[in-house]
Amino acid sequence: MTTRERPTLEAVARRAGVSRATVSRVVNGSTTVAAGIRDAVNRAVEELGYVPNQAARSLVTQRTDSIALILPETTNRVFSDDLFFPAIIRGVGAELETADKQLVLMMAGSEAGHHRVERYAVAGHVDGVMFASIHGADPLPGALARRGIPVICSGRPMTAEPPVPYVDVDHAGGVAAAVRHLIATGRSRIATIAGPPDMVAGIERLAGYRDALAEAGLPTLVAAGDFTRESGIAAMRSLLASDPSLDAVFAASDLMAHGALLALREAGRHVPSDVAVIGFDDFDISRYSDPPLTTVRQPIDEIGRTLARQMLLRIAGDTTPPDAVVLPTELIVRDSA
Amino acid sequence: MTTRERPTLEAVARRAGVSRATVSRVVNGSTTVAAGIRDAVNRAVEELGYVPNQAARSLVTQRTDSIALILPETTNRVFSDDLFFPAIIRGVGAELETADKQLVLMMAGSEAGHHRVERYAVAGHVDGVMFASIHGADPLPGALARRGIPVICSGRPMTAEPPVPYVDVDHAGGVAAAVRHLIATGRSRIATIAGPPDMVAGIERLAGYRDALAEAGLPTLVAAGDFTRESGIAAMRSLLASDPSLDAVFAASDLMAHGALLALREAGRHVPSDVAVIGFDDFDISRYSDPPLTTVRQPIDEIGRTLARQMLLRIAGDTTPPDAVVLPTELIVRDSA
DNA sequence: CTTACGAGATGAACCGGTTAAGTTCAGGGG
DNA sequence: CCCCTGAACTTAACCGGTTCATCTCGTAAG
Repeated sequence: MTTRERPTLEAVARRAGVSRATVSRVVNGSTTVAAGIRDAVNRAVEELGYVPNQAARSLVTQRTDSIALILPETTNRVFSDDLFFPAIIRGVGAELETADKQLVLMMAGSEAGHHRVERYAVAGHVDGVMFASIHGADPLPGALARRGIPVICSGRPMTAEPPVPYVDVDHAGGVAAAVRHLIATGRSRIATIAGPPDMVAGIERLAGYRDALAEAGLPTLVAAGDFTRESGIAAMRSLLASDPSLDAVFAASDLMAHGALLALREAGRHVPSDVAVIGFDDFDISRYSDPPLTTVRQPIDEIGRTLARQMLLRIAGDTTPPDAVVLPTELIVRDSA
Repeated sequence: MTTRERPTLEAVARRAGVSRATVSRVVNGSTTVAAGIRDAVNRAVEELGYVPNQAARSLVTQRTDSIALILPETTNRVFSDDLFFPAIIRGVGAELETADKQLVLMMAGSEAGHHRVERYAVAGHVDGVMFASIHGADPLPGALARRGIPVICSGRPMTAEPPVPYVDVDHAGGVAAAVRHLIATGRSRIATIAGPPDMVAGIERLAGYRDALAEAGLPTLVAAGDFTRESGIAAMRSLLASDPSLDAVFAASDLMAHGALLALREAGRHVPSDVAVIGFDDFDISRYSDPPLTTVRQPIDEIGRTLARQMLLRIAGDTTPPDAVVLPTELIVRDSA
């Protein structure tokens, strides 16, 4: 049963009565092979169940046809309740599948994890490395790029030393639309629950909020969160404590917005009549929360697809693709604001 | 910048003034190397930024130190809203990380996908293959096992031709606990929203429901679902239509249970006073739904960890590990029942 | 003083493919 | 009839490591 000895190119060649080189050319679909020989080789391949050894092939071609996606969080945090990473993976996976490339997933939360990823990539295990969201000024993308490894990030990297290409969404535009919607519907004491200050998504959404309110001459009120539901609950409580008269809140993630809904209900405030709430992401939860959440939709799938497409271009080495792709966001109005 | 030419063993050897063989032994931590030489080699490695080429190494060692996790769904369905796969990935990832193995994620939804996975594994790209949930009588695990590739499944495979080792949870026990809880709290018209009939999780949870009710001499009422929230909504509506007097429902997943909550509210039924609801999974959503959901907790993280541990044992080839590991489930009582 | 021994380093044979250069041979032009 | 050409195949040199059989040399035993 355990067919441990895989047939090698040599075995196929012997069986078909030709040389290794010829078999190789047949297997790789070369044109200059006589039909008779080609058929004989293919028959031998079939009969022996031959599959080329990937290590041997990579050794000479210098390609592995697989691409890494780095989740720069600790393993435990990545998939807690957040649907961002799953959606990115889905988009990336779909796109790579059509290109017949393999997706290698790596968690690089710890310091050791960073090292592992670097060694792995430099060891030539993958043809390129994609980063799904970056914390702070992570040196890893730049380090890999300097090593000559194709790299692309989801979210603009905060370090610009070697410029690393990236895919991002129009955070500011989305937030501005949300805040303008709140103002247009008569809200004037508009608070925000911000994301982590070490992530571009957190920074830019907060900046967008500040800009939009400054433009309208309205005061700001900020509470800190980390994109999780728990942090949304806590932040909403603290906002209510510091300004009981607030009439709207923009949360930088749907999970935090959902937390805000829970905290508001707990405080006896009605949404949207007392307080309007807007989130960011357009996760499924926003459709099914009570009330359904008005939110800024970002096309996470499309981020993943774009990430993969840009990477494939880079690996093909054909052109010099754009260094940045920014996807649009869209305000989805439901009942909460 | 693009340091395209990676240093090779040869280069390190030359620089340190020793032979390739010696460098290899130092790099792999051999004992029989004089301290002086070892230091010299290490210095050379450091200075050149040498990292062993993985393809070359795999070619001779026949190991790749990476392990595949197959998600046997189409890419689009895998990460829609379901937190099962993310949790599995998290568990597997954590365990493999400590063993310094790499996780290779593959989606094998299509027929072509199946083929890709098989070729990939047989090509020696990975040391073993783990399956995260199986649909129907998927022949792939058996096929790989027959090829001599270590294989393990999450969820008992429905095909038993070559027996494939697996990790699963005690579906029947969990469901029985849920149904008994309903009966003990005075419910007598207990319906169920079942999972897909081509998955063991769907089959066994339904069987558990039937057995528990038969034991109590109570009638059954079954609606079909596919684990998604949408299907839960539809199933709940149809249950209410066929028996308006039902007073409890067990849903085979938390998402379907959540859907049931929405449909019940829509129908003006109060939970739990009119109808009790119990789910299965203990996703985050069950804590935050309205009302919070009583549910059967399955330790998904632990499934992932166990999957990885069993795989590592098998790869190490030390012992012959058990062919099946069944993890316990636990009834978590909240407000919905 | 010779011999045996073993720790430590080396040379070379792989691993299983790819591909540049070389060989063979049939057919066409001069 | 000879030479040239190009199609089709083979030979052999890599790719970059690992590992086993050898070799070297200092030291302890006889």
